Amino acid sequence: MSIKNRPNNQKEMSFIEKARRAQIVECAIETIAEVGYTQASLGEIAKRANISKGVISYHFENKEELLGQITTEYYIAWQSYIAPRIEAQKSPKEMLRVYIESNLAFVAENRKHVFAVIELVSKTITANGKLQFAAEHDEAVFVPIENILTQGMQEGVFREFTKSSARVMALTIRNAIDGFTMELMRKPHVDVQEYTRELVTIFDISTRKQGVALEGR
Amino acid sequence: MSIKNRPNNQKEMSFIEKARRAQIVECAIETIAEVGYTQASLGEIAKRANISKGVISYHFENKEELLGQITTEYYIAWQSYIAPRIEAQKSPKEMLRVYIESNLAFVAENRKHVFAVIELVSKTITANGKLQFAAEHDEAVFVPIENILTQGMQEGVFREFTKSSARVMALTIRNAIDGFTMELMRKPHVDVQEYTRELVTIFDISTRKQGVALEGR
Amino acid sequence: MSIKNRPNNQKEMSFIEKARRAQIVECAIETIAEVGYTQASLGEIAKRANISKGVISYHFENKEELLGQITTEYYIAWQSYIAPRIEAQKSPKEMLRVYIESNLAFVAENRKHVFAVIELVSKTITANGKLQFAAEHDEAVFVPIENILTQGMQEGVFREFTKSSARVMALTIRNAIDGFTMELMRKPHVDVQEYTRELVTIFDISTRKQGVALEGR
Amino acid sequence: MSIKNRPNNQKEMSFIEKARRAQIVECAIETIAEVGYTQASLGEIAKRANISKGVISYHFENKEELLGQITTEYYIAWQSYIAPRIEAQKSPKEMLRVYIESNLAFVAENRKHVFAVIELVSKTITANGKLQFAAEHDEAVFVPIENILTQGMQEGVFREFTKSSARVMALTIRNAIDGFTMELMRKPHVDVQEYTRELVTIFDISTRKQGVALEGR
DNA sequence: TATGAATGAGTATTCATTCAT
DNA sequence: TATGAATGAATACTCATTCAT
Repeated sequence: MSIKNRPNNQKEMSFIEKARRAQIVECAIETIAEVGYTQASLGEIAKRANISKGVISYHFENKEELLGQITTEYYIAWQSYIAPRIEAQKSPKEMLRVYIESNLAFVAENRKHVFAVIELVSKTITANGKLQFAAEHDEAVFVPIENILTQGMQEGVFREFTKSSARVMALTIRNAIDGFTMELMRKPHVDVQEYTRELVTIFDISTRKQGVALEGR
Repeated sequence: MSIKNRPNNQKEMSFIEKARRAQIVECAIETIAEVGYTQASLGEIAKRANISKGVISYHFENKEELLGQITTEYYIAWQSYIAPRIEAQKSPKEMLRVYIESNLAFVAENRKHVFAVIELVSKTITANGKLQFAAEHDEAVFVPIENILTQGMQEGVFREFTKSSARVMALTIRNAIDGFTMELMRKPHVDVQEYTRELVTIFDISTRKQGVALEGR
Repeated sequence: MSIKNRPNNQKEMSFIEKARRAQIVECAIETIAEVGYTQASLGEIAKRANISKGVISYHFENKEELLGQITTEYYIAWQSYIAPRIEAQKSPKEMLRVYIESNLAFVAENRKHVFAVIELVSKTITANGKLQFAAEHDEAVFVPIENILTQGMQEGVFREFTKSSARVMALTIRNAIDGFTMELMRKPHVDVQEYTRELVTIFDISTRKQGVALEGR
Repeated sequence: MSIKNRPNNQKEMSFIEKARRAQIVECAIETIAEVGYTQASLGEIAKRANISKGVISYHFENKEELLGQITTEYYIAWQSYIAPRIEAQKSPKEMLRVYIESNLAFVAENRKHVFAVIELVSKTITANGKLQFAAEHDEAVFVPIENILTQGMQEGVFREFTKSSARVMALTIRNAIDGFTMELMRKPHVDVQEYTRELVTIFDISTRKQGVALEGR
């Protein structure tokens, strides 16, 4: 029976099968990261993996499933990396710092994967001809920041945010992080530590309650 | 003789020729904005322009030239819009505010064009198989902000920035602006005025010299 | 503008366009007749037409449209051939004779086309995985015979038919005609005239009102 | 050693081996009957049989052998069913009646198998690119009817048939039977008994010696 | 200038077949 | 015996580009 038709493919998937899929996904990531989404044909991916095109079709229902796997794995890895680090913090201020720090660290440690996902997401936007953002994932990404902002505001350490100004702040933080990825692509040797420090500073300052902030100095 | 083979096509280009190219470029922008880069084939563009595919090939060396034109025109329009508004300001603080305000206004007024360029840039990144950002343009974009930051620092109204921390700040501002475009795509009815106000606040606070800032309040 | 997207392609189709389509359809018919439906790939058809595969895609939306054209043209040609010949007859007996005669003549004169359609219809049966006969066409084919039978019965020259026995007779006549096509494929030099005479005899006898029939002898 | 390479595989075939092949053939029949020849890939057949694709390749030289088995088994089953029933009759008239009756009964009782064979035959016609009917089988099919007709003619109960008019009659009877199968596919609930009665009537009338026939009434 | 027509390389996908385990 | 894995040829279709008119 073909893998594709298995009812419960998650559980029935053999070790070898998982490994093969993982290898192909890995190769797809590298291919996209190196030649871009548009050039990343199944043929190109297969060539780089030193396998025949058919192998990919054997292990994945279609191209969409393969690419979907990249995104899914990314979000899982990202969440597993970020969440515990934030939860280990006590104050919102620290949480925000760690959010930024761990995101940049994650990006720096998974450059290719992150870049591949950025490519994928940017193409998915208009996949079927109509603007259709990967809304679930996308919006899920903002939740942790918005939570941190809300909490910090309630505890009185952050300045006041309305619902929509909180969203702008959340978006701006996310954009800063995603933008860092692009900068990393342009300049692979950028000083990650310093970039991190600067971002932390920027958003520490701009979220801080003004009076309190001064006292802290 | 085809236009393509003319030695000096820039200068010899007739009025009609220019108009035709402009029309095609306009159509290409709309097509990309509506159906996305991947679906924006020459055939699709031609269909929307009610012309034959051959016409595009006649007026443009190849697809790359057509798409390049979109980007080029965009930067020119952007610069013509932004530059005078900034230059009309006296203080760096005002310049930064106006930079953000005029950028968001420009984006809001030229949604399709801006979105098309974003689509293009994201695809151009790996056009030839190697990462190749539209470096000239891209870097040029940061110059005005970096100039503002430097000036503000020298005048003592902004906090201290090293060369690299100034770049991080410049990037973060740009990313916030580009991110606004994406938000505008996701939620076309977002309150532009409010978003603008929030961004101005965020970057006003985070660039401000701490002591001075308080006095200003 | 591509032909495919024209709203009213029937009318706007140029002479050259029509000719090209006709040529391709002709070639497709020959290909199917010679190598069978399964082997009749677009590539094979193109090869026999001495054109590139792309030409077919240019003139036809997809393979389905091309093959559909074969069937459609066939039914039109068939009807144009059969109908006037039947209508020229006065008695149902003559109409039945002419129906058989003209069908066999039509088949003999359009062997390839008829065989191609038989191939196509037999494949269409299970096109989407479920039994789905080309019902409209198929059922339409029985109508003229059923009409003749009914008329002959009402005039008292044919024996009595219930609704379902009339259908069986109609089907049997059609099957005899389609079976002749197969025989023609197996034995291209079969004596058409004789075959026709025999079929006419068989169905003349088997529809005839028994008493009346004898008088006629 | 693979079965395929065994010199005398017919005789050496074990019981288990036979059973396995039978099971696969059975499954192939159902698959073809349900999804049609074109969709009946080895993968599909294997899936329905709950075995791996490789098993089929292990037990059958290639797809052709598997499909050939379907046809062969069909003819054997058909012959075993029809022959004794005809032989049990005394008069040609009865033999003809029983031939039609038993054929329709056989079809009705083995719908899937019969339909699968029809699908196969229609595709096999042009299997290698050239028209190649399953001639042996096919021609063998006409023999019993031709024998009946000859006998009936010699006994003076059937009208006169030349060699070729006998063939037309034989073909027409076969076509009527095969056509019934198609009707059964289109309308599974068709009244088999009634259809049978009608066909018997039609061919009783059309073979009958005219004078004799009347007397019989 | 503009067009319709044609091209051919490239895309994802399917599938019969092979083979090591 | 049976299997999962792999292969590579074949298929329909897309599209940037060329070219004669």
